[in-house]
Amino acid sequence: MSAIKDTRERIIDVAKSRFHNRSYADVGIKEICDMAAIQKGSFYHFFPSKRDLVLAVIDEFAIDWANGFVAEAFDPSLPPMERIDYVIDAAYFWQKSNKDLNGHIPGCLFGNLALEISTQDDVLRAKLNAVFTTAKDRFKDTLDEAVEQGTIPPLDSDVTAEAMLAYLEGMILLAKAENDPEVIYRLGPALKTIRIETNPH
Amino acid sequence: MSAIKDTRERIIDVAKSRFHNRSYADVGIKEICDMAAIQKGSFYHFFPSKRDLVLAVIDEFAIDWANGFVAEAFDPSLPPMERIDYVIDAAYFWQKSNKDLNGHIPGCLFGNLALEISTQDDVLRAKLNAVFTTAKDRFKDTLDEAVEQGTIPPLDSDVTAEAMLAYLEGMILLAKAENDPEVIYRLGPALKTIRIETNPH
DNA sequence: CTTGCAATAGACCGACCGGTCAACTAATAT
DNA sequence: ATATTAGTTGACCGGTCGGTCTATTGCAAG
Repeated sequence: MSAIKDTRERIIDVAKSRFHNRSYADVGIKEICDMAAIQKGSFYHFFPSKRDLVLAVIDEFAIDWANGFVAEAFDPSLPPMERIDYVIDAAYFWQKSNKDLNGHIPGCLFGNLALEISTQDDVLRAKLNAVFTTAKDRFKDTLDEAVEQGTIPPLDSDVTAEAMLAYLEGMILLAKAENDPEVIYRLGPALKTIRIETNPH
Repeated sequence: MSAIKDTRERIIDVAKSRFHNRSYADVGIKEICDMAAIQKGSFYHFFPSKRDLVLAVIDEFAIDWANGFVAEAFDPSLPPMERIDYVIDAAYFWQKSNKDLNGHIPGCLFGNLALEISTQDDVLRAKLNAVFTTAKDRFKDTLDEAVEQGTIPPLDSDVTAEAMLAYLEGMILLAKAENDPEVIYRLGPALKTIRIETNPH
C-alpha cells in the first residue's frame, strides 16, 4: 500500500538481483542491508539466516519466472513447437538486456546456485531440483500436446523434456562463459530437434 | 624425484579436488595449507594470491582432462560417432565414482567455476572460455571426420560441436542438481543426435 | 667454507563474515 | 488509555578471510 515497499520484500529484491549477478557466497548480509537501507537487526527479524534468505529468493524468483517469460513462452494459444522457439527468444532477450545493463551475462539463477551449493547443502539442492522438475514438466506438457496434434512423432516426452532443459541450461552456461548472448541465438535452433525415443521393454 | 611431492604440486592437488567438490569461495587458503601440511608463508611463496592458484588449478585440470578421459574418448582408432558415446560413458563413470567416494556429484570443475565467477573476474572467465573452446574443437574434429567418412550428412560442424558441449554441460548440471549420475545415462543418447545445419547465405 | 637464494615457518594484520542482543519505537487490539 | 507485539536500531561478538612480514632453514654454486 505504502510507496516504500515492505522491508521483507525489499530485502528479497536486493538479494535476488545480487545473488543472480554475482554468487551466493560473494554477497554478504551487510551489503544487502545497506542496499535495502535497513539494519542487521531488521534483516534477522525476517530471516533466521542467510540460508533462509536464499531459500526465499529461490521461491520468489521461481514465481517471477513462472509469471514472466515462462507464462509467455508456454502460451497455450501458440502451436506447441513454437512455444519452444519462444523459450529461446525469451532467454536471449533476458540475458542480452541484462548484459546491456551491467556488462555481464548473469546466467540462470537456478543453474548458478545449483552448481555453487549442491554439494554443500542438500536442502537447497533439493529445492533447486524441484524448480528444474517444474520447468521440465512445462516442456513435457508441450511435447505431449505436439504429439497429440501429430506435429511430431511419438517420443519419450518426459526424458526429452529433461534433455531440452539440460540443453537450455548448457547454452546459458556457455553464453555466460563467453559473456555473449549470441551463443543462445546460435545454438537455440537445435533445442526443438532434440528427441529421445520411447524405451521399449 | 623425492617420495614427498613437490610443495607447489601438493597445493594444486589439494586445491583442485576441493574447488571441484565445493566452490572457489568456500575453500580458504588456511584449509588448503592445512591439508597440504604447509604454512601460509610457503603458499604465498608459490602463489601471489588465491586467484593465481585457481588459474593454475584450471591449467592443471585442463591437462589432466586432456590426458585422461578426453584422450581416451576421442581415440582416433574409434569410429567418429562412437567417440561421442564414449564421452558420455566417461562423464557418467567419473561422476558416479566421485559420488560413491564422497556422496556428491561434483559436476564439471570448469562449468562450476564459470557460473560462480564469470561475472566477477573477466580474466578467469576468458580462461574458462578457452577451455570450452578447446573442448568444442575436439567435438568439431570428430564431426568433420564423420562427415568425411560419410557417416553423417554434412552440417555446421563448428556450431554443432558447441551445441554438443552445451548439452554435455547441461546434463552434468542437472545430474548435480539431482545428485544422480543416472541423469547422464538417461539423457546421454541424445548427444550424438544434435545437429545444426550449415547456414546458407 | 662462505655466500646467496629458494623454501619454509608461523606470528600477525585489518577487514569482513554471519549472527546476537538489549533497547527503543510504532502500530494495533482491547 | 493501556498492554502487547511487530518492527527497527546500531553496537557488539567471535571467528575467519586473504594476505604480509620477519626470521630461519636447507641446499647449491663459487
